[in-house]
Amino acid sequence: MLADQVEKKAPVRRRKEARPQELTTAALSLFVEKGFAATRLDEVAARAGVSKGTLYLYFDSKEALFLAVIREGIVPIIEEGRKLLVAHADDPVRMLREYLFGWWALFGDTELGGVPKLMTSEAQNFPEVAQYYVREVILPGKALMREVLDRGVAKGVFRQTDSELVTHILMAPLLHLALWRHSFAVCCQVPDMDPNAYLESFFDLVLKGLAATPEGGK
Amino acid sequence: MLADQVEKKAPVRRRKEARPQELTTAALSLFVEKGFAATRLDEVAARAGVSKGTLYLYFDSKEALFLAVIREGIVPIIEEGRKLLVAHADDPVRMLREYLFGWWALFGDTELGGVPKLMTSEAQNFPEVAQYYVREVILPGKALMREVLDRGVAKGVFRQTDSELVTHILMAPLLHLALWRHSFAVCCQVPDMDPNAYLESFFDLVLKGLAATPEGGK
DNA sequence: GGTAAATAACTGACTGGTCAGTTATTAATT
DNA sequence: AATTAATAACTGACCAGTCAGTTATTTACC
Repeated sequence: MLADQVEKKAPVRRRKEARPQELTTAALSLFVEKGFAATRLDEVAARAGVSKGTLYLYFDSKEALFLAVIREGIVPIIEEGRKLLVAHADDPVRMLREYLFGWWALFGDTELGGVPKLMTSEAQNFPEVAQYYVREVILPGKALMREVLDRGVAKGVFRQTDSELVTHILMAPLLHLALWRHSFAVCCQVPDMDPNAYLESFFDLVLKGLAATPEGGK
Repeated sequence: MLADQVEKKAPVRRRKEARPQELTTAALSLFVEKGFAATRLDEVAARAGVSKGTLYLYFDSKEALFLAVIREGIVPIIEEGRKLLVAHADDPVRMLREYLFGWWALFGDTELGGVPKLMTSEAQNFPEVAQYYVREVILPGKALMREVLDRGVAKGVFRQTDSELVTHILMAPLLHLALWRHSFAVCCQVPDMDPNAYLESFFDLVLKGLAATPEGGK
């Protein structure tokens, strides 16, 4: 007769523990790709292999999912970055280099690299998520950069600058690289830019720009 | 006997010529503020003082309105910027300074300053608009920056660099300033950043970073 | 100059489709 | 059998785009 042992469709797996991360992972890539507003929750659920109803078992609303994407995805990275940096605490130039290239390797060159675009786009529409992001991601990231600068000044390697402004300025080319890759680079046939060469040029420029004047000393 | 000279309600003004610009102006500020997807055409029309039906007399679709916003708003600025720069063609340092501060005054510190955020957010959803933007705005803007750099190298004021990469890097802090102002600065109580001081710091950093080595000469 | 016909600008109610969020039901697990 | 996970059909609000009808302005004619 009909082969009963052949399953018509895959049995529904129940995995309460794994679901939230599966859903935030799916949501992250869709949010980054299409923007928050243009992403449908049906699609997020489908990509995670469940139905939309299931999504609502784990998240109260689309905005709650958004917040979870940021929280689960990024916040852990910050701590990881800090650990990498303190390994070179004695050498500010090396530290700066590690910051730039580590940021790219650990964050920019990842699925997470789309988050700056996402957050910039939606900050005004979702102030609470934006505030969380500023508090948990932007401010710690800037504080870390500031530490690099201060350490360099203390060692007489970098000249004195307004570190509040300079941290902002130094983050900009990193963010720009990530934004570019997730916007114009995708849809326009632009002469592609090698991230490594970009970062080398940037590092070179900044190093000379920050260098303590050789003759003047500290 | 009733006072005829008193108009009960404002008569509908019919101004075929002025409408498109009224509509693109209204659309620009709403797109920048809320994003393209979250902006309703009813609202755009209302802000321009007409009904939605009228909007469709002038633009075929929401996307066509988007394209018009970019075209009418930005493209004229580019030419204006170029004119300002050639006035200092003999002095590359001055030229660089004018580029940075002119960019801010003419573009960043304007309603148009929200366009980079808008375009970055929507580039993937509207590739045709993005391509237009790259062709008419980004590439000319970069070419202009490149001219500044090349002139500086020719005069022995700047050292030789990979100008393709460096133009990108130098645009980043400008764009970052504009993006910041239209995203996190609005919704999070962040310690506000003085654009002028930011640009001065940036100019100072770049100038030292690009300077031809004093002893080595050109 | 006054009136009527023609045209151009504008309106707002309507439609069809979309999608966040809900719920009644089914399936798996204990 | 009871409980929990998951589903799929459903609802209602929303909104881009349409169009039949209205109002202002111009043109034609007396």
